[in-house]
Amino acid sequence: MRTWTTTEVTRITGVTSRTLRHYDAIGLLQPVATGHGGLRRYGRGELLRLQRILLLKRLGLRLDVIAEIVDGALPEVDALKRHAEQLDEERGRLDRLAATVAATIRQLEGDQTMTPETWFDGLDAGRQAEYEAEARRRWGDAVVDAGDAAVRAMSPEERRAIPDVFEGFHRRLAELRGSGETAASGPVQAVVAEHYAFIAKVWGSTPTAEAYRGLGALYTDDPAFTATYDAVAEGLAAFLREGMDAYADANL
Amino acid sequence: MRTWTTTEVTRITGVTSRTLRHYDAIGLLQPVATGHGGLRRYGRGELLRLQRILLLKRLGLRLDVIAEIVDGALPEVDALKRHAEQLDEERGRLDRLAATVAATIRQLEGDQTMTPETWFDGLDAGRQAEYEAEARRRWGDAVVDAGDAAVRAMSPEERRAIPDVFEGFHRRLAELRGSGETAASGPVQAVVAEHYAFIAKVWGSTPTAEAYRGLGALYTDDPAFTATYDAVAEGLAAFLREGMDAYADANL
DNA sequence: CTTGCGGTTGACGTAGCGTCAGGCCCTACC
DNA sequence: GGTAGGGCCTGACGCTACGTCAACCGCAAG
Repeated sequence: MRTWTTTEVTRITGVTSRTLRHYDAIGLLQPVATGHGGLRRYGRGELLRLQRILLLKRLGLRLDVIAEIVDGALPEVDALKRHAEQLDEERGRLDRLAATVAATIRQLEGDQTMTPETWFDGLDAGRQAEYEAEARRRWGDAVVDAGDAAVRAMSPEERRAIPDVFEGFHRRLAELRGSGETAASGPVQAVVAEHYAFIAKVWGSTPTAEAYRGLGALYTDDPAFTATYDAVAEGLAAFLREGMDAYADANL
Repeated sequence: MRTWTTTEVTRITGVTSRTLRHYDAIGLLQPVATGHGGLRRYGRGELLRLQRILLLKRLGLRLDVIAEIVDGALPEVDALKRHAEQLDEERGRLDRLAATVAATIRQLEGDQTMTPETWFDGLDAGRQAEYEAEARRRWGDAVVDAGDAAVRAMSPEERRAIPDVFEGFHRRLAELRGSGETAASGPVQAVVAEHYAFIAKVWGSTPTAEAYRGLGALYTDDPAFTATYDAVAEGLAAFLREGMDAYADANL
């Protein structure tokens, strides 16, 4: 029976000799014999096995899975079906990723009317895009779209001032907390009332008690927000949430 | 200024301490100071930098690119646009892959009417699915669809016999070649004539000289085919092609 | 005898950490 | 004063599928 050397196999199949030696090392494809000086020689069966291996590799399967298949330990159809599922998952992931990246680019390019960036003020642009989906889950499309429209209706100057307004809230709340005020105290509740009014403005509608509480919960529950607030002042997220809860209890 | 320990940062941001040490090691995020016993301490600026890093990481950027961005060496928008392109490429790749895998599964499950598997007899099922696109490029949709219809119109027994017919051609050609016949010699041309007729049958139409020559060229030019034929007999692909060219010259 | 080709066996590098193993420092408890 | 425990540290290996040297060997041609 005719055999082929490494170089011949590389010319025939297009794989490198390094790959052949790798497959030998991991036991995926062993030469039919190794002669004088360790030279590998492959037979017809090995060529055919290599064909199958390369086919499955081009389908994106991992080498250990391929080994199971060509050794007959795993039915090919089953493996491919599982692989197809994984591919679908990966496609979905990439789709979502691409959408988020596109939204981030739009925001960075200053198209401020595209998404209601004020919803998650305190987070940088890209993060806001990411959280728009979260917002739609939490409060529904109608609320988010209304907020979008409301911000869009503002003048450019008003829009640009939004982050500063939030920053003002945060600063004042941090000061009050530093001077010993509780979240339910009068001065703090006054700031929270302003906060509520401003949220209503950028949302385009007055949040229900539940929605407002949900926003507060987001501040403390999501590490991204907590971190942002904690960078301003330690424990500010929890403090603000407490104030929002108290405000909702008393006024909504 | 307040600083945070490793554990605090992990609680705030959700990253593991191992990740923080890794970022330190590669210079992506260094602690503001390392005190008694090498303990890392992070300041407000580091927290904010980490926020940006994590955001960009969730967008799928690589750490070295992220480093360039947060260090100001690379404009964020530019990097994201390039990243978006890469994502698109990757999505296209995955889409094609998923389609090929799906086609392979269909063939393995015995739905032989789905694709004209005889077009690339000698290649295994998955490979045929892969080459259908190549066939449509080479010969056009009409030809491929006609072949599909022709095979579909055969009886199941006829269909199952197709690979054996090709195998017979290959065996006889290898024998003739082994006994010294040239590709243009009478006995070889007789087999090629049968080959042509059989191709015409599975194609559903008589191939033009150009199409038949193209098929022969595919046998020798594509390493996948060459390998398959060479596994039957060395140089068989070139021999068959030569015979097909001679046949086209003389008869088409 | 030298050169060159074709092949060999290590061994490191890749991305981004997870996961031990082993050790140090500080605090609380007995 | 000894010890247990918690929190943190520094290596170092593992994962995927090879690419890419480096060093070496056998055989044939010049």
